[in-house]
Amino acid sequence: MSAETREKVYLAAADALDPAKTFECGQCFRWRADGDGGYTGVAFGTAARVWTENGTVCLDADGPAPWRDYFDLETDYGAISRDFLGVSPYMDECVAFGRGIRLLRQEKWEALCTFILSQCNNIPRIRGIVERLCAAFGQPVRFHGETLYSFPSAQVLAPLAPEDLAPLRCGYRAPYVLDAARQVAEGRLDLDALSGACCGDSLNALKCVSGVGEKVAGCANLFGLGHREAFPVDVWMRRALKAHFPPDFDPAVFGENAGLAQQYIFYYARSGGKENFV
DNA sequence: AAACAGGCCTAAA
DNA sequence: TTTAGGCCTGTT
Repeated sequence: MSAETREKVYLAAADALDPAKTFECGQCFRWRADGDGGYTGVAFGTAARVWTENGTVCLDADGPAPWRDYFDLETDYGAISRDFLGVSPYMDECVAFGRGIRLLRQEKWEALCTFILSQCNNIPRIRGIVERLCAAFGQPVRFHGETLYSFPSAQVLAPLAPEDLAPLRCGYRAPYVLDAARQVAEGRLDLDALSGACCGDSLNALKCVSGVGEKVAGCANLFGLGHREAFPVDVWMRRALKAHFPPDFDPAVFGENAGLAQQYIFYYARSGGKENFV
């Protein structure tokens, strides 16, 4: 990519966007720390680096892409978070701990596909599988002297057979990914339309994909389709809810941005330590 | 060695 | 409607 199309942009004040928390809170799998306090990744087929300097977060991208939307910078997280306070002392801790997280508006197909691969897996292995998927079937993107890869489209994956995915070592999830790719490529699963539909309808449509249940559909809804009221519950969330919320607790009390509350709870449960669950 | 990992599927009560 | 067992692969 030529220097002419490269853009370095100011993203946000450092207290509004914490790259480390945002990229490592569990919502995405492709951004990696580069050792200099920055993160490098690919979205929209475009490579970028994000770092903090002098109290601001900057982005150096390989070309134009909707980065402000990607980082959800038009949303007032402070205002939303205030609505979560007072639910319980534990919830206050979650909000404080997660301050700086922004829910990325990831590409729809990537979100669906990566969370299919995430099931019953740990994060390092998920990241490995996703990187092998991109290296094998994505487009190469040169960036600062190294070769990165875009996320492969559903159209590229749809014609493949499970054996073609063997190098990924994703096990029994291979046919799940291919079913999803085919449904999307053939237009039977219209992710753009589902993004505009109501959360529940979208959830039910996603669950028609083999290997997509309540949790994976919830993650696709929240992280890819922009359904911010989605509240996916995995084992960590189940533990946190059981330990710190009433048995009949209804996440709907968190309102139309319940998904952010979910992320705060999840991130605190995972990073806050096992001592939360003794 | 055996259990477990950020689920889901199928079969069977 | 809920429950048990199995599933690829990798790590502890």
